[in-house]
Amino acid sequence: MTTPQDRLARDTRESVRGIPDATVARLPVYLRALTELAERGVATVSSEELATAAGVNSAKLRKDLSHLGSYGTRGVGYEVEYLVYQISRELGLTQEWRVVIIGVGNLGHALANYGGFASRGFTVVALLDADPDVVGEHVAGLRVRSTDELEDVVAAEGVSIGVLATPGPAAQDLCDRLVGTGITSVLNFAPVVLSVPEGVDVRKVDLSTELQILAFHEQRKAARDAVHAAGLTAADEHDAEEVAQ
Amino acid sequence: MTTPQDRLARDTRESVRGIPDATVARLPVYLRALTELAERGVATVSSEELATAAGVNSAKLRKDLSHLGSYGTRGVGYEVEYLVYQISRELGLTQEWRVVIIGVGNLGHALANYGGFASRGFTVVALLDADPDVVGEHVAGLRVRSTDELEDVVAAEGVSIGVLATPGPAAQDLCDRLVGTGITSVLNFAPVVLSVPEGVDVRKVDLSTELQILAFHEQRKAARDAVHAAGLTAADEHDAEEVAQ
DNA sequence: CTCTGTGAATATATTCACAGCC
DNA sequence: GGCTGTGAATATATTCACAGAG
Repeated sequence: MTTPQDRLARDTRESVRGIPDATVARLPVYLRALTELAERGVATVSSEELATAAGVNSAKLRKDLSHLGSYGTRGVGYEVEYLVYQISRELGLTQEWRVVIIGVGNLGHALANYGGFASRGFTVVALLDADPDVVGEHVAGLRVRSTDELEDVVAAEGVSIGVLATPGPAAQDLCDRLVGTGITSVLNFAPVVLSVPEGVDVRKVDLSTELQILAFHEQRKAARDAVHAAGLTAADEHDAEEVAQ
Repeated sequence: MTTPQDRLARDTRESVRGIPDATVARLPVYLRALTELAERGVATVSSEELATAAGVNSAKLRKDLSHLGSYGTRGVGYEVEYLVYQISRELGLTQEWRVVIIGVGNLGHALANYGGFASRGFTVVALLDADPDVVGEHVAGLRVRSTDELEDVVAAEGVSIGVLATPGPAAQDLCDRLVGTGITSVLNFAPVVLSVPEGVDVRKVDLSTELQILAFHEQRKAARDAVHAAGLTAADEHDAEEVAQ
């Protein structure tokens, strides 16, 4: 049984028009591949070609794109420029997003200088750090300001997304303060699980998590090779060896 | 009839293959939460407590842990130290993984200095960069060497995992050379889709992808709020009646 | 009683396979 | 003929809900 509440909750979680999370997570990849094709002067791609460029299979790509609408031409393919626009619009990249980066260590530096933001509508409008020695430095054309000014900066600069690149222990407090200003989107590089109220989205990027997942698969490969070598091969078994992203 | 061979083959396959990808991806999170609890001197946790600390719900946590074995005690919970060990073992973190970082820009610096690696069995044994000005610098206690030496370094240092933190255009070539040395696990921070032969695992961390996903949800929230604000007067008939009671 | 471990139910995601349009 | 868009089939993942161990 599905209650009206269930349906509302699902619609809210997914999207007004129902784009699955897994699809949303892949749209940026398609967008990158398309941008590259556009730069190379390619006007049209088939789902097969684009899928290869994006590292997925073509059925998945077509299904994903079908959630946005019917933007391809049967027998021909997709017009690159047009698809770039449609995906950008769907992702909300046709507007400017003003971002504050908190924590200007090596990672903060890398993020501040990262070219991939500006080209997709993200403008880093402020850098904050708690360390008085770092405050006042100029990084990526911005003067680093104190985290004391967080609330002022968010208000004055119209920030809508906060990026945390601080050490773990500092992150929760700064996150609380971001949320206090009304920000509802946080990208967290600090190695902690942030707790936030309902309605606030946190995405976490964890450098060591990814290595650990690789280690798991590497170990599994080693174990399988050992079994192989010992002659205990299960001939009926063939597992496709591809890491799910 | 079940022969001993059958049972061995099955047991091997299950223990090697049986853990779902989604579970594997969460194990590092549980491990981090458990490590924190251990440092705070907590000896035992319930699935509810651990789930909260890890930011998931308790049913999922229990299901995930059940794939590793029966390591809890009904009516009590899980012994923290023991679970740390079991998860570490399952992820392959009880052995040392020797890692090379290629590309020593801001991100490479951040990775080289990141404390979260060493504590989980990852040893950064070499740093490589293509820029002659960077080669020779000392970062995180290691002398940066030239990417020309890649093959030598991998062989001499017994590297099993490669981390690419280079600009996009350089990544595929360096990846090919890593694969050429026999490496089958690559963590890619460069903003390109790498193509690798069957049997090689690539995981990709993309700084701007995550921001784009946030932007999508932020846009959606804004759209919903707008509808809400505009639609308050034209409220849904039935709900209004029920609320009146 | 409490809290784990797990079948059964549900929800999501992927893949297949082909009808329908260019 | 070639390629998209999509139902139907399958595979994965999540959540429910409760039996049963301690």
